[in-house]
Amino acid sequence: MTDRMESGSLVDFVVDRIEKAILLGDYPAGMKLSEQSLATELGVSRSPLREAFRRLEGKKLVVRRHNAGARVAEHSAKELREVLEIREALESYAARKAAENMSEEEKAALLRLVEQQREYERLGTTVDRNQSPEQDFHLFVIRGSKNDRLSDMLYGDLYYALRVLRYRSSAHAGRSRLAIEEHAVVATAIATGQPEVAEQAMRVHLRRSHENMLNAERTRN
Amino acid sequence: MTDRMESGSLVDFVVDRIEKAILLGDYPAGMKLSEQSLATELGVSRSPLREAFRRLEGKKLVVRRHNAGARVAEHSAKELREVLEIREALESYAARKAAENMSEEEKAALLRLVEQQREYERLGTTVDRNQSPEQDFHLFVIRGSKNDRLSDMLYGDLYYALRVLRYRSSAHAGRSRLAIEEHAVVATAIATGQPEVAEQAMRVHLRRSHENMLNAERTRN
DNA sequence: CCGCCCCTTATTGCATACAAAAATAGAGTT
DNA sequence: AACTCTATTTTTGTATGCAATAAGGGGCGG
Repeated sequence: MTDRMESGSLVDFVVDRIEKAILLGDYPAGMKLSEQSLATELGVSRSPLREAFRRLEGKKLVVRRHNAGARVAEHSAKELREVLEIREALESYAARKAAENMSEEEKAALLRLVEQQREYERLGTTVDRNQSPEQDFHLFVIRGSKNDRLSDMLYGDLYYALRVLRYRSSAHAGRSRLAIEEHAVVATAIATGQPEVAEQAMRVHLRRSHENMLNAERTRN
Repeated sequence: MTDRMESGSLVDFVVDRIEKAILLGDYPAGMKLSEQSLATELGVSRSPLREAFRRLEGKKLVVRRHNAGARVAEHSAKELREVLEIREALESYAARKAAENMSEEEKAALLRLVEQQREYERLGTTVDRNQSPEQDFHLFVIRGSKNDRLSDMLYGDLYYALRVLRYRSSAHAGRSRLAIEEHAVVATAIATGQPEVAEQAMRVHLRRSHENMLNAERTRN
């Protein structure tokens, strides 16, 4: 179907492919992933496919049982809560570090970003969920921590975990404006070099956001 | 040599084996891991070995380059700093959660654990590094957070990262007694149900401990 | 009609085989 | 002696093959 990315290995191709399929919901939670059928479907042999499974296992996107094959991982409400707690801990810490480590240029850019968000909100501009200003803000703060491993964790594993848990970033009406003002508080604390305040503000923001997500999850089920 | 664990798969066996070898320093950082020679050495074929590499890659114990094989991961001082920061964020958060979620029995057990540590310290008992009371304390607090995913992260990935970075837990003379008193503060805060205090106390403890480790690393090089 | 056991089939786990890429070594030239 | 280009060899990446384990289905008995 799609050409397997030229430079990379087949394993990379397969991982990417299955990852997307799971996140998009094409492979629903609990679905059996047969090696043979998936291999023929993707046009590869079972060898790279099995190696891909191992990596996806590490990302907790698939679960394997000995002699019983691989399945798309299922996630309980408990797991969602746990992942959100971890995000709260890591990302509020990232805000602290951002306040310590961001350059003056970055601080200015962060303030501009928040201002831009306010603008969008005022104009009622709708942007697509995947590259929303909400995402931009959080990504920017995380990068500002200058901790690459932390960034990897937040935008690697946890990002996927939240996506697979059907995370919808601040999709709730009325939450948007409030969220932006919470961002403003965080940004100001970072820009004025107050790590402690920045951490607290981010934690408040995340806790509210996460509470919303958990409520949404509860009412949906 | 050693019999491959009966119940598990060969991949599990190989992962376990290589993991240990790396952590023990038998496979030094940067060492080339040839598939053929390792396979014959471990008495398996290349298939399970390659799958094992993928998992070890996820644990950041080995690095692979396309068409250039696998090597034991090398870790810079920067990475050590980053990992310790992450640990600070997660484990102080764990202390907060432990204060919220531990049962009365667990709280009592935690206080007893600290008391026991004090006893050992007073008697000058030397215990082996791998199952030290220091480890016990941290493990107990982490488990007390009642967040399995958090426990997995701290005692999965980060644990290995620190081990491979030649972490020696509070091996410094004089640090031991101080560390125990810091533990006592954390334990008291948890036992009396003060999440905020517990988090702060754990953060202080970890920051001091990590500073020691970073200094040790600096002077060693 | 339902449950259980055995047999067939399908699938997984591991080993081997083959092709392509990279490392290595050597001869020739400067 | 160093440098480079090439030929050989080694190593990685992928495909296929085989054995063992688990899933599925049909017949038998209750």
